[in-house]
Amino acid sequence: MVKRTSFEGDSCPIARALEAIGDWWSILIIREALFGQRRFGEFQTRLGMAKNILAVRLRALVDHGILRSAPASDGSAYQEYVLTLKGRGVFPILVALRQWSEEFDEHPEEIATILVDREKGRPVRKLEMRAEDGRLLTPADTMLKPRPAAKKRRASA
Amino acid sequence: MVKRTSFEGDSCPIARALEAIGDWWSILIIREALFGQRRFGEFQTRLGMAKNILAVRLRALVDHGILRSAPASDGSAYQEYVLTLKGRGVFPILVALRQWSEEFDEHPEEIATILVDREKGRPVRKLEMRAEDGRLLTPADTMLKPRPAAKKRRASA
DNA sequence: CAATCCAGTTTCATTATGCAACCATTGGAG
DNA sequence: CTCCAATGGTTGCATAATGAAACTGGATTG
Repeated sequence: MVKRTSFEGDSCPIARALEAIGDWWSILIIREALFGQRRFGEFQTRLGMAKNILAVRLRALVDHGILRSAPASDGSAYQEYVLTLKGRGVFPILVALRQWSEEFDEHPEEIATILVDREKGRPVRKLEMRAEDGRLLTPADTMLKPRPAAKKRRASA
Repeated sequence: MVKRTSFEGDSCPIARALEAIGDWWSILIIREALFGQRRFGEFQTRLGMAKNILAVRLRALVDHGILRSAPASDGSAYQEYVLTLKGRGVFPILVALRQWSEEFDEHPEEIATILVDREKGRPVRKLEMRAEDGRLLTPADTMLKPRPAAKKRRASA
């Protein structure tokens, strides 16, 4: 087959994430949803995307458990799309993308918004990666290990 | 035109990041590069992707300043592709994607690797978002603010 | 200097994307 | 209740992107 390659069975968690949200529009749809949009028309006008594509994407996101389609909320008999826990879990990915642009974009002056701490109104710090014991880690301080086979009924001793 | 829509002029930093690395393969190429791969053939066999599209992606990544093509390193007259600072800056995005899969994937047992602290061999903590003063922030603790106009020659007073 | 490897490019078939037109319900106005 | 607009899609068609495989041309090996 010549279908676009899928990473569904891939053992790499990054590839698996991309399988679900790695296309052009999904992340932006999730961004809008995190901003409170829930209706088909809201997504469509705010993102300026074709309605057929939006329909396909929304279905895929629902299938992946990222959105859930719920029956109305403002009384009307229409549907709406709300984020699941899994969908809200995308937030750190959005922050990482945002911070990457803020740090490396060639024209940062074109970036319209900054993410701030609501309480103080001050910019948030860069995402931090820490060890179990709280040590701040750089990429070089990390490595990949094969996942332990796990899933024993009881402790092995 | 009916070209795939571009987010190049978009003011959203997330859209701008997607413009550079938002396609199916780029992130995986960067993942391999972070793992030390540098040669065309290495990327091609490790990712199992078609050579023509690898060629296109590598060019795009170079154009975006994420990879740089450098002349050899092992003596041979071939080229190689090495990450720039901007490219290495993608690391947190990969961690965020990985952690999202680890937390929400339907079949986490299929994930082959875990990211550990090299020193202790223990899993790294979830990425943390903190305020300037160090307070740990949840998504609800944050908001977007318009970017201040910035770029004054001197302090405004 | 022939055989092979490396790093692509070309060709062609298939798929995805995007625009525009169309259609079925829903919601309101009268 | 009737008509009309808005909502939330679907369908058709043209164009662009993707992928497999064959091809190319310089490097390297023997």
